[in-house]
Amino acid sequence: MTLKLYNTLRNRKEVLVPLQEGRVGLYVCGITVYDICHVGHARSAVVFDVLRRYLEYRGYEVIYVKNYTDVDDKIIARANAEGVSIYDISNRYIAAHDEDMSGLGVLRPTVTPRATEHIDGMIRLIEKLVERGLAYAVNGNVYYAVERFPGYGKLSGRQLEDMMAGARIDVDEQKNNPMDFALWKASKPNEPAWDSPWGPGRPGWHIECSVMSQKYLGDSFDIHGGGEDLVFPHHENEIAQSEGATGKPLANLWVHNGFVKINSEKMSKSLGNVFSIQEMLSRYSAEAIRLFMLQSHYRSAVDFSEESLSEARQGMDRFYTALKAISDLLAASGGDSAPPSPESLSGKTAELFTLIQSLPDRFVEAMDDDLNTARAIGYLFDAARQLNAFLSDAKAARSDAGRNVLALAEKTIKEIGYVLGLFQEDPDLYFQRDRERETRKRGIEPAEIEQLIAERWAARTEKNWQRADEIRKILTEKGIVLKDTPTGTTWKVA
RNA sequence: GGCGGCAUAGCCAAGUGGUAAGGCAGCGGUCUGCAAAACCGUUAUACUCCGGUUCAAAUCCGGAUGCCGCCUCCA
Repeated sequence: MTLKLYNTLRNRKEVLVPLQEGRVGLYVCGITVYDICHVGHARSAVVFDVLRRYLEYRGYEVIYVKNYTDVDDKIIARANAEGVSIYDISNRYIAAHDEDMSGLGVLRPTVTPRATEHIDGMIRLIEKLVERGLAYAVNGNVYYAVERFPGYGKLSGRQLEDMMAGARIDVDEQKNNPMDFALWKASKPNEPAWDSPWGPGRPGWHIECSVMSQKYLGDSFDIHGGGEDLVFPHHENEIAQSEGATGKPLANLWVHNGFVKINSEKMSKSLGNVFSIQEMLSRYSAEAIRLFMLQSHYRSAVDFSEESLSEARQGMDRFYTALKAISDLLAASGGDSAPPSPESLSGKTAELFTLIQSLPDRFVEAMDDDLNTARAIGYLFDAARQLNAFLSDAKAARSDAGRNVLALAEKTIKEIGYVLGLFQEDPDLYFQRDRERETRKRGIEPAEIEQLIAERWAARTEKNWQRADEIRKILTEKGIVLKDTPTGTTWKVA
């Protein structure tokens, strides 16, 4: 079985054939660090985090490069507005970004280079493009001559003529062709500048990625990723720069994730519906957010809303309920579990074993098909249901064979979950945090709840059902759901 | 104006030629003092519409309608 990914370059799914056996080079365009990250950044980060984790799960060594763009108009504007240097701005938002990522359970890429650390490389690459006749300097600026690069438009599937026809382009007398883009910009006053053969200036937006991908992954590498909005012009221009200089294909597979919408609207500053990762994480668990995103295919648009996130929370609740039931049973019944021996199993236990044993294969089958996480999660829900069914038969579940199969199930689900970044928390801790988050969100005072529950428990022991039901009603109205067990009453927010 | 995508039950969402995964919500039941959770059953004669290809289409082709994205900074 082999992993197929949808390749934007050829508009079809293609098999990943690593350039070097056993190793995959992955480059993803990171963020411009001028503001805190929003849920759109989160989606891209989670998608490629899962790709990286899955490749590693399949045994590849992955070199994952994700850059920070730390010099650009918006950063400069912000630095000038605050009267600080661009590094003050970029350092601040890189720190915020890193915190958001770890909050989302996104693993650190192998290399996280910054554009400003690669200015020399950019200058060398630009010189090479000038030498090759693909770029020209005018008044301290250097532009890429797009019509000189035969493949221009191949990624986004456009013709140069079409683009020029309806494009809204600033008239720039300095450019030979309106579609030409800046490789190097002459610095204006109050802008950071680096010395170059064309005078003091700063790099254009696209050149950094060509330089950094080459430096860490070579002239050609396996997968280049980013949000779908980067297809044009950013990735198209990267191809023009890199392939123009090396004459070799930049990346074999171009992978792009779909957009995030908010309440069915495009997320944009003008609509005022930009949700930050920080805000999202204060309202929902990282795993619920990941589950929500991964229940849709990575290339389709995903619609954030209170309702959809809350459904994902219910979904996580379901998984952790099953996981908790397993770990509780294993802990209570004591003793170590051993790997099940299939020939000794029968009936329900054997059926469950077969199902659990096939789970990794089905997971791989789904993931190999262009990272079909939605299908994979479907299999996991299915497994959760079967596990709960099995657990409801206490005798079977507590037998040695049953415990062994349950232990295997727990291990398998966590291993698969790791690839998706799910099920990595202790169930009790998960529910505790969920309760803290939800009570905070709704302004509920936990102590007050606990007191009412204690009062109800007392009423129940006296078989004062009327009072017990009264209290239940009060709590239900507050959105609190009670669960009576032989040892006490637990609660959660609905 | 150019390029591209999507349209599956109340909602979300897989499925890419052989007869509709999964989740949420709902309904009936088991369990429970009552509940909750869990489980069992149930919920699309059917995949926007109209044609076509085929023994067979949600799946392929043509057309229509509707939404959306990109072409300008953007994950």
